[in-house]
Amino acid sequence: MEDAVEALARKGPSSAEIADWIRAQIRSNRFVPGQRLVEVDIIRQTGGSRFKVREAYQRLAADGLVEIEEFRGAKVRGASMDEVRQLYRARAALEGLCAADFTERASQADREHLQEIAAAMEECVENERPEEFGRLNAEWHQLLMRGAGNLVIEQVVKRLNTPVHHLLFGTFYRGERLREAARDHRAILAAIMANDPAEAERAMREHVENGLSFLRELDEAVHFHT
Amino acid sequence: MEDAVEALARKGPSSAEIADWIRAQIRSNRFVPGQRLVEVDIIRQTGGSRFKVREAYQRLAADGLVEIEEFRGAKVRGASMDEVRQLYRARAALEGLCAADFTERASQADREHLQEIAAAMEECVENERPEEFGRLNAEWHQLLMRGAGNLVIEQVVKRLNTPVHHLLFGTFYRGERLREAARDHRAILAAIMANDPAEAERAMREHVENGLSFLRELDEAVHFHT
DNA sequence: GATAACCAAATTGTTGACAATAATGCGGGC
DNA sequence: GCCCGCATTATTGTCAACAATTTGGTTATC
Repeated sequence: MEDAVEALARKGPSSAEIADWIRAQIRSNRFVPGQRLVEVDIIRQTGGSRFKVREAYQRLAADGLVEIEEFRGAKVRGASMDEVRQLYRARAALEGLCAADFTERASQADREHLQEIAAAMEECVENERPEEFGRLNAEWHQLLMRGAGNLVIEQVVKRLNTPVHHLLFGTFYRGERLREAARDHRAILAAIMANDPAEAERAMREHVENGLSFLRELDEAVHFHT
Repeated sequence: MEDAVEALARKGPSSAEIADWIRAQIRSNRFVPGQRLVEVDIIRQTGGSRFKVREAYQRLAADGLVEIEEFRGAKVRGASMDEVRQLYRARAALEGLCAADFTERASQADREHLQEIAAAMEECVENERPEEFGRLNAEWHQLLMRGAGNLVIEQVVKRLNTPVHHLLFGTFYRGERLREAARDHRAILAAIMANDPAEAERAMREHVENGLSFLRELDEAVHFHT
């Protein structure tokens, strides 16, 4: 929000800023799958020109977040459960590899930092603070990919996550799931500290697969797919 | 080229067609890394309007193929050797997983098709037809990902490959490299037919890593990075 | 001869108006 | 009462003109 206000103050948001704004709306569930993004509305709400809004649409379309149809504009794309499965499978492979690479390549500072964040997350479990847990979790996974020396994977994973981000924030991190995730993290961390790349990879894959299983259970309760 | 002509006949190319045209230029090395994409030139060569050209730029920028700078337009982005390494590492993880999933999930028809393409590639090695080998190779890898039931990975890999595509077409598939690649494919195929997902994954990873090693050797001869 | 200020050309950013198409509401006929 | 066709409205697609900025060269000055 800060960025948007600041941008408005100086001249008007750039197409990238508009795209980010729309992303934020989707994440916070204010734009739901299937909803049409009417250009005039976006212009009113962001203060950007029509040209910039349409540039933003193109970027979002390339990211797979919206669909553009001729003469029908852009609408928010929803992910089916099968797509979520494919997506988590990809994440498992990529983050698994990063866990292995981290074990072999990461600096001592990164290793310690990883431990610190994990410790903070354990506290969140005890004190029942799911929103902070979610924030730290994102930071933890990011540090792992960066420490593995692979920015490309980091960006790919970021993109992969966007379509299901709102699910995570809404219902993912609460109750028993926190404890499970923390347990998984302990296993991954132990393998890394023991300099066992293969085991780190295996544990990370299991961790991501567990996340998918949890989403599946959620899906059976509430049907969020379009 | 057919598409472009056809499009011109009816009205003018869409932004997606312009983007594809630029992609083709980059792949065929007619546009090289660092080169500026002047809007007027693109308009002249494609027949598209300025608006569509700029929409195309946004898509390409989201794909990481071009960089857009304020008041300086779009220019072709080049990949450093380290980025190529990260990229191949990601491919190794993703395609490795697909090899395992293919082993467990693919239909009998897909398995047979995979064998057919591999056989055709072997012939290309014998008869020294590198360009057809390259085409079949792309088809082979694509079939493997699709048969694994993962379109998401297929699209991610397609995007990952684009920045180094022109390298592959220019110098990659020739001479000894063809024989190596064919040998790798045999190993992967054998594991799949033996219903050994773990070995299929391992062999596929090795195959991709071999590709990276070959690119490294190439890099030491000619410095293509910007 | 080198350097800095400046001007002109080239290029991109922005806006508004107009055309083409889809969505909507209305009225008539059955 | 319901459905089909038509007109109206809303929305997107396209383009051309204008503004802002960079770039390259030129000239004056030291």
